[in-house]
Amino acid sequence: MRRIDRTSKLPLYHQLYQILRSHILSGEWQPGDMIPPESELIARYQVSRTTVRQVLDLLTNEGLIYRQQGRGTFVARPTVEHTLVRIVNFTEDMRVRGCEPSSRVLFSGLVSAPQDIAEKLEIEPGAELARLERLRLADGEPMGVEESYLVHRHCPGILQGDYESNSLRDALARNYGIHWTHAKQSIRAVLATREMANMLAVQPRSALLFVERVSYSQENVPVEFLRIYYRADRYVLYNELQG
Amino acid sequence: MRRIDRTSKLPLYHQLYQILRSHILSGEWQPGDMIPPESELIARYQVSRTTVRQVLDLLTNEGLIYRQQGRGTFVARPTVEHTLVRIVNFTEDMRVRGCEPSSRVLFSGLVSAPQDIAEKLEIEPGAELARLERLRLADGEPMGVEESYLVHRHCPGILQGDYESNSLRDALARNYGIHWTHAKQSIRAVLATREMANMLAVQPRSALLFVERVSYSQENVPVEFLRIYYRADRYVLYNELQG
DNA sequence: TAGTGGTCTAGACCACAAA
DNA sequence: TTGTGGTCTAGACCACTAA
Repeated sequence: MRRIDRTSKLPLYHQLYQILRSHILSGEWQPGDMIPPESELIARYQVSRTTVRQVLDLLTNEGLIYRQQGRGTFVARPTVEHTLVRIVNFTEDMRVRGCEPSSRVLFSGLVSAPQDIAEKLEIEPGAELARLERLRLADGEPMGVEESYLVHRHCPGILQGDYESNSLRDALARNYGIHWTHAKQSIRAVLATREMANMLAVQPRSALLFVERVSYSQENVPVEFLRIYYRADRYVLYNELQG
Repeated sequence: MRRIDRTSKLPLYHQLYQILRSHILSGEWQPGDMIPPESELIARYQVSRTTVRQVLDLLTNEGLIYRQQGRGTFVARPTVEHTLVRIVNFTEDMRVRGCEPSSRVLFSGLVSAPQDIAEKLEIEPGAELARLERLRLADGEPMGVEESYLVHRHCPGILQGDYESNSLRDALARNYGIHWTHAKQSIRAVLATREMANMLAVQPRSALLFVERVSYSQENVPVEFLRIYYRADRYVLYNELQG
């Protein structure tokens, strides 16, 4: 069990946030499980109730837990709405949608950064990028095509891995200590080109949902640029708005 | 200046939230303005710092304010990212995008609820709906077509208004006390039908971004079902994701 | 140096759920 | 009745910004 380091410069609430969050994301605490009540978190980590509640507020806003007055605090079930709040794996996304995900690598190699991508990644044009293109399937049927561009100097040799069965995100975390802190994305409707239609097994000029995303690692460094073309007949985004 | 009612059953933080929020949404406090420091809010409303900060946290999460340590707390400029967080007027949305909005009413009348809409609005099929269809323009060019279905028994006579120049949302608030608390929406890519293409001045089978939304009023009552078809060549959604 | 927000504590009372 | 989360207080010290 990780503990809180009182000599650390990191705020207590931030440390506790990391601890509780990792219990949830690692699956140690399962969806529906009640997490320890505030009183126990106070005793276990020797912090005040205010600090505990600050952390629980953060996790609630993130959608990872929910509270019920009189009953307790519980690990939330992932939902499709999370796709527009947290950075979600294709694998996780499909599971939430009740589909069995799989992947086929279409391209894997080093390329030099074109102007537009260089700008988004805040690097010089021509810099070395690792490009990974994958067909994403759900229940064996094409769901989308995903092109990933990684700033190679941050993760040299990343393309050695097998990304049909493994997660790029896990590899970045394990081997390079790269963790996404946040990402910016855009969402558009586009028409399928002939090639795209072929890959996705739809008619040319079908409607596709097109997502572009720049993901940032620890120190606000853009590391990945992602383009995903989703079959519009299979993929819908959901979210909730505030009043 | 609105004050806090200590005899009210509403929590203090909730009352203060409404007060500060209305100062911002009404435009009384302009984007970039510094809002009163915590110390002054404490003195003015006679609440503790914890309560004040709870409110400022809410407004920060909502994206309405931002804080800078040592400097103060400021009203945030609306951004395009807000479209996927708060319920945003077409007018407000276009202004943020640097466009001049206008509207043309295409249809206005009472209809009986078809099965699918009745389900979303949690009413019986055949119930009376006010249907308002508007062409939305930006800088004089078509941007989208918006179909609004309101449960008529909650806002009888709503269609008397002039919704080329006025906001439906304002009319609902002013005349029926209906305020949106939250909404659920879905986002798809679709192809333009011939009629839709005509209205939007694009080619048939162009790509459109299609948003469906159910908006809920005070007591979690669904009141409006909305369908918006946006020209994909003009309309893009943006948002930020957490790590 | 003064004023701002950031973090943290200890303690109180209330509302709700379940036994 | 007990245990849970919801609301609220008063007060402390720190970190950052600007004058």
